[in-house]
Amino acid sequence: MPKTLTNKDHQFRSECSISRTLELVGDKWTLLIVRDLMWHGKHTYRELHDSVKKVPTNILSDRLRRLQSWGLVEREPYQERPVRYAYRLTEAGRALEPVLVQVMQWGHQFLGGGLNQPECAMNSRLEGASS
Amino acid sequence: MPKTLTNKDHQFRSECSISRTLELVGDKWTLLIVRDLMWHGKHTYRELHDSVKKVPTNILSDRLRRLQSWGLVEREPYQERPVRYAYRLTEAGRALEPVLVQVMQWGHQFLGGGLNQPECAMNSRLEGASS
DNA sequence: GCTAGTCACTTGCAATTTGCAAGTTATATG
DNA sequence: CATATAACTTGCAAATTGCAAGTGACTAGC
Repeated sequence: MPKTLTNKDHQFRSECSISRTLELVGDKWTLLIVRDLMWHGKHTYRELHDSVKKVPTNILSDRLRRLQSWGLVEREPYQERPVRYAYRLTEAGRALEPVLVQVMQWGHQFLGGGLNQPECAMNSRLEGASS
Repeated sequence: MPKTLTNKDHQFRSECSISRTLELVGDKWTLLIVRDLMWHGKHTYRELHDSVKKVPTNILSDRLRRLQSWGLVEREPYQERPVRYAYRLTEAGRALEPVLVQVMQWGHQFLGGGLNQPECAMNSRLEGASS
């Protein structure tokens, strides 16, 4: 059982789990970054910048920093000169998968969004999951 | 199969279902309002304002208006002088329930948020759903 | 050594959003 | 008429978003 994620700079405004989660991921970009780390095999800043369409560079770097400070993402250097990092999801980050699946399914059903667009190439995983 | 929700004032930035959904609900208050419409039996502006802790009045009215314009919420007058409305979720709004459940479970497991706080009084529903 | 390029950001700034506190409107009540 | 209630709107400061340009640390080629 992982310990509770904390961030000493953050005071939750509520005890409610939904409210707390939204304080971390309740914006328009964070879950898309998690999506591409989880489902698209993107790990470097550049890969993420290319795959999360239109994400501004200051937003991407800010969100990666926040995800890291919350313990949803960790990074390790994959080269030294200059040092560059590959990002990956922690257990807590990976545990967001059911959230992503439900959000995607709702968006597909009600907003006509893709299930098998290159950005959301999940068909085989979904089919596997449901069978 | 409900038709695709649309909002003529809105241009989605992506085909991706997750991205599209986040354009509607990717903020800190919208899902909390949906929560209280769905799970707490709150219907009027006042009830929602009292139960969604600390929600500013301009935010609450703005979000209700947006939810309505997207077709997730509808309202009907429950009195005439002055006219006042009760809000309720549409089918599309109710279909956000699995999203809320997953968000809440993640927040409970990783952020120590409640599952049976008064704001999130869902134990019996969850148990029913899982049995 | 210089130039050009790449990658990973930071910076400056305008636009937008958030949120606080006060105010307004349409009613009812005494 | 004064007071109260409910449902907002408004003004404004602070924060965030996002665009475009710039910076730093490297490599490659000449």
